[in-house]
Amino acid sequence: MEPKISEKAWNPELEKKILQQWEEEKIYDFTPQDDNFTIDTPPPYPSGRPWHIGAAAHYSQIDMIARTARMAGKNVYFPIGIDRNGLPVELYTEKKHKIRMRETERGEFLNLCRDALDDLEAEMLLIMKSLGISGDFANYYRTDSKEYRTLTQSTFIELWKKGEVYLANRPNNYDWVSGTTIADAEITYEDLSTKLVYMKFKIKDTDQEIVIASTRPELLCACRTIIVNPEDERYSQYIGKKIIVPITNAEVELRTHHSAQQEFGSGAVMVCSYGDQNDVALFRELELEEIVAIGLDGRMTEVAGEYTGLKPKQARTKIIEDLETGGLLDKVEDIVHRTPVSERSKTPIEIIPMEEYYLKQKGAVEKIKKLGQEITFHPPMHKQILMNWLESINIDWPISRRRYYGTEIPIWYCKNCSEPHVPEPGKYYRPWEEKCPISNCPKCDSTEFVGEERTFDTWMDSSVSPLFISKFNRDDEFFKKVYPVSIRPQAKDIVRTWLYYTLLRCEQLTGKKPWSEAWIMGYGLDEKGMKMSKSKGNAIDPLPVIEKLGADTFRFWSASEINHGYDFRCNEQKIESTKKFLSKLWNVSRFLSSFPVIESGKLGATDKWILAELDKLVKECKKGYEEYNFFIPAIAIREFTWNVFAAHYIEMVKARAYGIEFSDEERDGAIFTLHKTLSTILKLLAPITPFITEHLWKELYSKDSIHKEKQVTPENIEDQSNITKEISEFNSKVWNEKKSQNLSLKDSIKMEIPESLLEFKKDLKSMHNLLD
RNA sequence: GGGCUCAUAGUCUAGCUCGGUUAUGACGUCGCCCUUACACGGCGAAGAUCCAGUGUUCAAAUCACUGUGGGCCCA
Repeated sequence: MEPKISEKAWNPELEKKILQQWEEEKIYDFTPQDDNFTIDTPPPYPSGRPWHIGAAAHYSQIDMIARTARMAGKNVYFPIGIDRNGLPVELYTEKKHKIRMRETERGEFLNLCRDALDDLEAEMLLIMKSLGISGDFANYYRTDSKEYRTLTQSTFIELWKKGEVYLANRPNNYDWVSGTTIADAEITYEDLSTKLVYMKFKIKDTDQEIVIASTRPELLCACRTIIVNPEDERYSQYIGKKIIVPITNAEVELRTHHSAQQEFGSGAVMVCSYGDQNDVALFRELELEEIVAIGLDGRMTEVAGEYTGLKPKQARTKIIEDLETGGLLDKVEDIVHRTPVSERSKTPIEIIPMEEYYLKQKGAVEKIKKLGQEITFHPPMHKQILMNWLESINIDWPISRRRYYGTEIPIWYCKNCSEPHVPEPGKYYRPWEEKCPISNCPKCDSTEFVGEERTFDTWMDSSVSPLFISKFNRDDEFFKKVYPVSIRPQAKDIVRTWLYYTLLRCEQLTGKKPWSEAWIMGYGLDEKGMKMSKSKGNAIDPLPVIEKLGADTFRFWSASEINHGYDFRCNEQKIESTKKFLSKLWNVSRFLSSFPVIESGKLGATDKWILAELDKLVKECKKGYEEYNFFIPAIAIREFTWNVFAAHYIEMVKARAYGIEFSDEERDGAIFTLHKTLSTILKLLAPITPFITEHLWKELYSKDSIHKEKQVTPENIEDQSNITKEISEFNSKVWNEKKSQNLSLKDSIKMEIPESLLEFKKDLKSMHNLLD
């Protein structure tokens, strides 16, 4: 009998044809019904090649969620978005065109960014499609579109009107060379040599003194407290005492804090506003009032007394001299210090307070905790990340950024009285280039306005994704059907940002939770277990891998290697070896394609046994799919298909299926069971490897797509796994015996069949050519 | 400094919730074999003091405590 499938292996080239078919047949189209399964898909940021292999794995798995839900009979809405706001594209554009953002006309710069994004986006969509993502590509959205930015601005305006937004000063990173604030993401650390200055501080009303070491003596005038480690016995007698700061003669209190390291310097630390990020944290935690020692011009302010107007470095030199003259200097050491520097100018950053907009969040913490409790996390352990974060929130959310490529903050200020004016929601505003929508200031009647130039933190945009996809404020009927959406899949490292901010914003705007389930994935690590990143240079580009091996191989690797929720290592060789399983599946199918598909047959003991094992597999897969943990079905299916079905069952019934020395009825029992088992395997595997299962399904079982099928449900057949063990032990015994006698596998041999396997005697005899 | 998390053969991984098996499977390695689905295959072999220590127990990879090392997040 010639097999219907003739090729000896799965050819990944077929994936392209299948993709085309799916597109033509529109099998993943969505029409809203009363009950929908909506995925709050993370919009990827098109950051250019190489794309992150961990991200490719992540999106493959999100697609498995969609396919699992579809096969469970749900009406799946799987929107696709592209995140296009923020810093990366600005840096990319500056590099690409060798320009500086602030030295380029804003409109022109934005156009360059947009063009860059368009190119990167096209490539990204192509990769996503070729991965087999069954999303709604025809209606993909962009976070920098007019509609999206209108939503971001409208939600801001609503919150502004509710009094949830305010202006405040907070410390910011400042780069003197490029003259701008910079984001934490733009800071790198370099080991720079500097002087560690040991200064003498007097204890008030005594003649005792303590020595304090600092690399920033010029900030003495901004010193607010001295800290020592609570376990440091050298200072225990001084706790709570007043200390006189040298030069300024200000009085500060000595207190304990665990962040003071006994081994560094003298063990006592002066806390100034702001030497480094640690100072910022301490000021916040100890609720100290800041002293601004360095101004926006990069020079010492008037609080520095005689050092006013000097640059910090000059002030440092002079102050060391003065300390020495005054006998207040103990010693100076040359040290190497890990210093935060601007990624681009390579100069040390300063931390200075600047005025920014804040969104209130401290008061919402309890409500968000409650919402968090109502949401099911997959895996449950990652709920803790959110809860820990909520515990540690102690400031409101700074939402303004001094950047260009983002959603503009919709505010105009009266030129005369500075009163801010926020326009009506529902439109997209660009205050930096547009006229104020009102003609007269309601407060002072002036007719001149200045537009706000700042943009929002990009999380202001991303945090309303569930509202955008459910057409909040755009289509009430649609919104009612779709919101709250069903599931938020996302990576572990942005629970504190994306997940939390979404909860906060959606609660503030709708009073409801945005989704009922959150699905959290770990990150992709390199072969040595380090997080992959472009800057480390250890990122693997998924595209060549997918092109070479096919999306299904990649997807099966992702499912079988990534235990859900845990970090995973990426190894090209491992991905490649996954292909073997698809080959196995292909060849099993090829073998079965020589037999007709029949509806029934007389089942023998062997057939009943494999169907019991198959039912066990269905149960196991169901368990995994219900948790959206694809590791469970992937491992179970591979194990069953390869080591039970192919290795033992097929070998046992081969002769029977060919009808050699068996009745037609017995033969049909085998053929029926073979097909029933394979078709079940294909359906179970369809969410994980949609291409090969689609191809084999159509070759063997149906003209219609496997992705329109309902998932198989367990029949609760009694477990027979003890028999599996005995069969495989017996088969091994025969194979070993033949080997030791130097016999070929087809040679006959005399072996005793154990009593427990007598039911299988006829099949075993024909399999091994056993003599009576 | 705080938090989360992990630790099982050269590599990856199951088992740990609820203690008792010869510690699972895969990749890789080695040996034999073209047996009419598959050499991208089959069969077999070697390879692990289950991170360390202490405790509980008749019995610990599994439970408890302490420590060490890695990773990530936050500061």
